[in-house]
Amino acid sequence: MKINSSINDIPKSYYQDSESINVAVDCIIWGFDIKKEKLKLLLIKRLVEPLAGEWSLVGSFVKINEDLDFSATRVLKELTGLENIFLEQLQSFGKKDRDPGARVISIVYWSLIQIGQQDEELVNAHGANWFDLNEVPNLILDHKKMVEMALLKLQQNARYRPIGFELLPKKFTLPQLLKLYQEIYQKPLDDRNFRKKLISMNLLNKLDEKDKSTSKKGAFYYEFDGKKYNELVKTGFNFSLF
Amino acid sequence: MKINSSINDIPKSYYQDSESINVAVDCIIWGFDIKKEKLKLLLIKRLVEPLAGEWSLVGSFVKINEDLDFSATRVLKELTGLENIFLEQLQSFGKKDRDPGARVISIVYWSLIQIGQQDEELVNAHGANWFDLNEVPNLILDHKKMVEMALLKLQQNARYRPIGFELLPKKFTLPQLLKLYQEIYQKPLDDRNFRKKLISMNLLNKLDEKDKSTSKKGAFYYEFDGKKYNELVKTGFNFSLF
DNA sequence: TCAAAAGTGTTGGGATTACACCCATGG
DNA sequence: CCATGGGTGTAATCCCAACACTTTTGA
Repeated sequence: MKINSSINDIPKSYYQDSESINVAVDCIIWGFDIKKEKLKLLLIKRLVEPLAGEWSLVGSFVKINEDLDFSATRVLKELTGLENIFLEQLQSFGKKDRDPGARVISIVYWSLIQIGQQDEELVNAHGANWFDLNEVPNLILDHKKMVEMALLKLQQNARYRPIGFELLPKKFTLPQLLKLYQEIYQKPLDDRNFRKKLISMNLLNKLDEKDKSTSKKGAFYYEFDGKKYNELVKTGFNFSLF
Repeated sequence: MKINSSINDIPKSYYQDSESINVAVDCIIWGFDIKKEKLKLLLIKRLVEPLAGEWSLVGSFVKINEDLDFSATRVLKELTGLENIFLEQLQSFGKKDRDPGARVISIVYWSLIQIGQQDEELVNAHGANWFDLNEVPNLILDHKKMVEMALLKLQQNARYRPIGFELLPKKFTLPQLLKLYQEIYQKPLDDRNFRKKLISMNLLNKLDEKDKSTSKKGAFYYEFDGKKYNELVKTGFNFSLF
């Protein structure tokens, strides 16, 4: 690829033609409440006008000198204190009148975190709250649509990639994992087939320890083994549920 | 959803914080050369500085008063003269230094057209050319990456949605359809299983007419039946190959 | 001892894969 | 008549879905 031009050679006219636009990132944050066995969304009570006091995805304008992906990372960190977590781009939303305050194109990201890991003080300072998927309040602008798309994306991705584990603590039980997937797909799944499938994939390490908090018998803890997964992928393995 | 605020109530300060950015759309245009049995990409020779003369996806800045999707529609129409064709959003590309001329966030769309339908004069005026997937030239900026992602997206989508037909004329033969999918997946597919699968889906109408251009025996033409497909979807049917 | 959750196997049907030969016809 | 591409069927295997009872143990 030949890129001889330096920035000084470039006539300004081409870029001057463009009408620049406010660009925002908004961030879908999924969590799994392991006690209540519910998939949850982290939403903030918007503090700034317009629409102050309404529920909203957390977001920010993209700064002129930061990578787009970094904006999303920053937004997530500013709200939760967390870094190095699962975060991917979802879709851009760009109807010209989607925001009554100005022309804003929003690029939506989605992330998966473990409830409990986030910085509670930060989260409270933003007036944020976890909402059950079935109890999402009215959201500003087109944020409802964003949530709907994010759920679809989560469902599609969780089928073919081992991302469910991002929502669980390092140690989890099979009943917890099952509940998680039932929440993601919003439907019951067959207990025995689910266990069989997961265990046959050879991605989980069974620990000696049991979780006795939910039953007298107790359920064995498992860990997802990322190394094993990477090895398997090299040999052509594809994670796939159902 | 409560949106009492009118645009006049809104303090400007919130939006004044934002640093606005050039936003472009770039468009992946797939076509299938039915004679040569090759999947192709339509690329333009960039006419404007910087990087004039280099190969590029076709694109444009998003205008302040047009919907994002409309920008993509416009770009496609300006190059090909075509409207009402398959066009969906792929991904945004937003590294801060991806364009040496200015901070530009590019939102990439992908489209499927039938080679031959486009307006040749327009296409030539843009210095555009069809390139075999295996003979894509060097492209400006991060356009190569965009093409790679678009191929992945095409592969993923063609598995679960009957979009291959967008690349073929209304009447096509099963050998042509097979060749198309072999090109999309860049690998040979089993002839008999492919036919069986497609025909068993009940989406194709067999015509009486034959295409005699490629063999003495001739191959029967088929048509994709969109109505049948929609009916089937209502009853829970899912298009799925392999 | 019993309630409540954890754990365990088998079977039948449907789908996918692999595979090789005959058909039709124009030149 | 023959070369060329079009068209066809079957068998083996794998995967998925359906389904019910036993185990453990704290209270």
